[in-house]
Amino acid sequence: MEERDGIGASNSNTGTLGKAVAVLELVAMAERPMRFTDIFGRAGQPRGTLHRQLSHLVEEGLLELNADHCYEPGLRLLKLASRTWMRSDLRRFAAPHLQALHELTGETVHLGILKGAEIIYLDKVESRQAVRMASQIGRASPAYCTGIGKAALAALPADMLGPLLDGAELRRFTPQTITDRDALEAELAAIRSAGHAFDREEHEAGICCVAAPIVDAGHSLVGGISVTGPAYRVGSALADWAPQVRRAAQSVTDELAARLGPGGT
Amino acid sequence: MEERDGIGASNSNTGTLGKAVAVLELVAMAERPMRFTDIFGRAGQPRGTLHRQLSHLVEEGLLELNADHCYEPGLRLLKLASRTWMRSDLRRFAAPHLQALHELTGETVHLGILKGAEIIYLDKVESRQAVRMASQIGRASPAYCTGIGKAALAALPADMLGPLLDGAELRRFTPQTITDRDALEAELAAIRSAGHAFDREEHEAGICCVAAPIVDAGHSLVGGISVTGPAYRVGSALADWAPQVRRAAQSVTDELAARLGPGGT
DNA sequence: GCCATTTTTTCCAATATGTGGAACATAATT
DNA sequence: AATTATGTTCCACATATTGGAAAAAATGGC
Repeated sequence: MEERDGIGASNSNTGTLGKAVAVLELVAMAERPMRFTDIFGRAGQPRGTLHRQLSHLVEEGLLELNADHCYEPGLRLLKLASRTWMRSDLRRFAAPHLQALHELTGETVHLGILKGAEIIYLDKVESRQAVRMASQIGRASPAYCTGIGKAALAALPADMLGPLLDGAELRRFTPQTITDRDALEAELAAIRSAGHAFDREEHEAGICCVAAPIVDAGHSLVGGISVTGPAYRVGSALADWAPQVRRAAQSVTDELAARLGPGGT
Repeated sequence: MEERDGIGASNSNTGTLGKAVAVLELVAMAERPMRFTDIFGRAGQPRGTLHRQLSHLVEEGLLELNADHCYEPGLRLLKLASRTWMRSDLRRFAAPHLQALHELTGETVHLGILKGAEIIYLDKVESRQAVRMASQIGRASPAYCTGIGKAALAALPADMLGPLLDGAELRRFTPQTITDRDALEAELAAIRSAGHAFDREEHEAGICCVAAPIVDAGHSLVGGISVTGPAYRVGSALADWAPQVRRAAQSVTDELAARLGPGGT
């Protein structure tokens, strides 16, 4: 099969919808607003088709077309995501534990969830009430070079981990990034036996964290909790916090399990 | 034209996509996870069709189908929305002003934007680093009974305001909610001349706010900033803060205008 | 544990819907 | 004013969607 330019390579059979959301993602994930031709260049879709797709996305409020012919993500995405976030069981169960960890450490605490080979951040408790309040929520980072990501990968059964790593490119972000498959497997084994993972400036220079995995029944959902801070400040403390992070993650795991067992929906 | 049950009443000609996102919204906006039959009952779509739509949405990651056959909003929505939020010019320009207002008042500060007859909250600076950190972001509230909403409505030219109010039902939320069209028009006129709006427990009992409008060129984008707090605490202070709120909103308005004029993109 | 019932999923001919090349507008640039 | 770049519309054709009905799972009662 000949592969078209740009997007849509992975979409197998979601038909019209798949193409439309591929366009949506292309626009939403771009760094800057795109004009029609910019999108046309990357979408690998005929003019007429692309134009209609964009029109429909705009009419649905998923995109917006501003005065200078630039397509931008629409507000309806926010509205939809807001409900997703508020209703997440994982987030609700984890929230008090995140808060407790923050009060213990004084550092930033993250809750993330594994989606494919990426970690998507679901919640965050931050020290300074910074302006960029919820900036990380919904953000996606590669799993193999983040604390939560490695903890989650390590918690995955072998038959799910293998294919996932096969498909992932181990790109270098910093000098510390693990870019070798074997080294990563060794690291995951170490994490498995320790019960927690460290990120030693592997994703972002100067930023370290300690993380522990959260697992739902049948590994249908895997994620983790982390405590993050600047290397100079948390360097030695991370190891001390590990047990508490492990305990918090374990509590959430237990609560997720209990939800289906004794109680209701 | 006979109108079908449930969703899709307003979708005129977005074809397949429109129906799919209508289903998506139905599921995402529901209070609790829905099983197939629940959705079937409200979607007004034949079984086979609905099933394929849901399958596609799941395959695209916009919905997720958990172990007990319940459809839930998918993580991809968060990822998409995250970029929407981070890239918003309005949010970026407003952020420092929100922060300043929060430091001045010590109360919660909101940034919202008018979308149809609803206000969608774009940002928030909160006093206590509460657990419900970003809970309001992306949330939608009716315009006619919120401070930002009324400020935004008042800033709208008559030819846009009329149709908008015609389509909106003035539902009562509290004893103070304005449910009469004429009373609302009078209130908007008062807001127009004052330059700021008060919400005196009209949406939520015990909660008051003062708000001022933000307007982009040609009213293509209308929103506002508000300072919110419990009635017993902010009751008398709101009026004092009004000038500062007005000034902040005006600054953002100016910055939005300046963006297109002299400078860059 | 087995049968009756509900709920979910699959199938396929008919057809409405999306496709995409090319012609047509419109705005920007020389 | 002419030219180029950009955005929008059109329509014969093919494909994806439709929706009824029937099969397969799951659920619940006895």
